[in-house]
Amino acid sequence: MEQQEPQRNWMEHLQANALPHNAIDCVILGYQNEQLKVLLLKWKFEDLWCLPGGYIYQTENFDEAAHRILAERTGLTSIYLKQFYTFGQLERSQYYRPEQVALLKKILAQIPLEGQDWDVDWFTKRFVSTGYFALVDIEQTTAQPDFLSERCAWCSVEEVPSLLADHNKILQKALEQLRIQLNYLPVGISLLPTKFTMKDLQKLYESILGVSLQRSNFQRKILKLGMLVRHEKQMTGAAHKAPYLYSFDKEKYAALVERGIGFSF
Amino acid sequence: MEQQEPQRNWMEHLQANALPHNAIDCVILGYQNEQLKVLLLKWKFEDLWCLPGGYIYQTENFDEAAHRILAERTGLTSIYLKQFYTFGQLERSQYYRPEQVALLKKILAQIPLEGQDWDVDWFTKRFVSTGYFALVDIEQTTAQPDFLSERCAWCSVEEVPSLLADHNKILQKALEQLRIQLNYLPVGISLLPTKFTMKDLQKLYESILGVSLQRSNFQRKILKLGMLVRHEKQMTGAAHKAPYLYSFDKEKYAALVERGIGFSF
DNA sequence: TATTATTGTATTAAATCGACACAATGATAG
DNA sequence: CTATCATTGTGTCGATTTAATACAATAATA
Repeated sequence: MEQQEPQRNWMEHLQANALPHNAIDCVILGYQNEQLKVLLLKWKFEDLWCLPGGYIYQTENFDEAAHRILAERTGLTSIYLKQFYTFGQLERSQYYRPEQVALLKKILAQIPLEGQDWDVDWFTKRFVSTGYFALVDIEQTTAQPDFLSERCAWCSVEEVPSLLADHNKILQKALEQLRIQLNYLPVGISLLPTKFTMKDLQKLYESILGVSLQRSNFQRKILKLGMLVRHEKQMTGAAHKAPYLYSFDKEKYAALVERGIGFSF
Repeated sequence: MEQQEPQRNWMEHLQANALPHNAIDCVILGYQNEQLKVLLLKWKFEDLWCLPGGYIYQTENFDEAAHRILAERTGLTSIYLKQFYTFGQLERSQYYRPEQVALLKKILAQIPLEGQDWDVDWFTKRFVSTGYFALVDIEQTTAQPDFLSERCAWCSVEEVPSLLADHNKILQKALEQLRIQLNYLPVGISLLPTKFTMKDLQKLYESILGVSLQRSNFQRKILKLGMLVRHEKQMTGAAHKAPYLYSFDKEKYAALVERGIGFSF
């Protein structure tokens, strides 16, 4: 996939069609190497990372806008997205302090925009941001940065650097909501590959909940829910017994998530 | 408490100071006669009910705005308020269809505004609404309608009439979030009077969860959490054994809610 | 004093829990 | 080929919890 080019009159288009004062930021979560990871974008020309975000058109629902923004900025489509919180604090605009504005100007000046100039003032107005989180299978997705970004990177949520503006707070709120609503979210089926081991599933729950769980008891409880299908063994090449692979019975899983999975680890 | 009067230049003040396109709606929940109730406002001159709502000033945090709006429109202050969802759908503006606009005009024309005229256009722009829910002790509060409203009423959530715009959807989403996040919310201490019976508490949980629970088991589980203090018996005047009164140990309750009360009814 | 409805607590079998044990396995090293 | 090793699947077992029910203890009324 090619990196996306800015359309002509991008800035004008934004000024004319975006709902003022409102924005969307996305916390894209994936799971890899027993770690919960978040997709970050790096601005061009500066060591500045942020969550993928964007603006809402006046003729667009928020949910649609979230999907479009995600597709435009990272190339990801058809993924599970859910709104989790709206950040309406004044302080969140404080990153537009003089030096921050200068930095923004400096970066934007280096990024060519077809047919017009950047309107820095437009970006430095007060914006209320609605947060969406997404759950994706990292192996099945390839994120591509847009013309504002140098690259995308999956970053362990334990090792996230200092991000633009209040994006660290947004991430933390997303993780909190993920924990609280865990039993009502399709985390397993969304974050894991189609086939996975019991250990994968356990480590996933452990990273989300931030606790360690008893192996044999976890297996007993999970299997009792009757939402897993057992497949062939996975020969890993490691010097020990090979684990079985499992997949989700989609209908049973969906029914459980709908009612809230009755875990009590 | 007197019904509040509109300040001079109310409309101008709004036009000049409100963040455009953004609004807040509040779902105020209380508990009375074994029923979960919501506080509704009735517009003057028409049989039109709605949730208390309002606009956010450009210099104001969303949380502050929610408290102010609630105080202005119902007189309620110092209550537990929590954001639960932002409604950004285009369809929510569909209630500004021609006949709805006419109705709005008709109502507003009958409500005197000091020093200026109503700007109906201002109200019919696209608005994104952020929902807050509140949990209050009905007995300890007296809601007073503002100058736009004829009266406030506590209405059982089972018997809510058709409300303005998408307010029924907002209410339903609030109730859903209340259920999902139940273990992380101070529902007991916020909705019940200081002293209450075990039956009160059980019926409260039953109305929120929409299920009926086993009496003796409920009592056992709740007491085991160690967050209740037992007081004297309550002589109700009824022809049967009098129940004990209980209150919450605030600190233990807060600690449990913080971590998520481990119920599994 | 008997009746009545509700409440506090006990009982009991079944289910579940946490913690641990242990054999089975798949590679590797000797 | 055998020993070793780390990990996995499953079993065990006492303690705890659960659901369902039973029943005595009220507080008013008849």
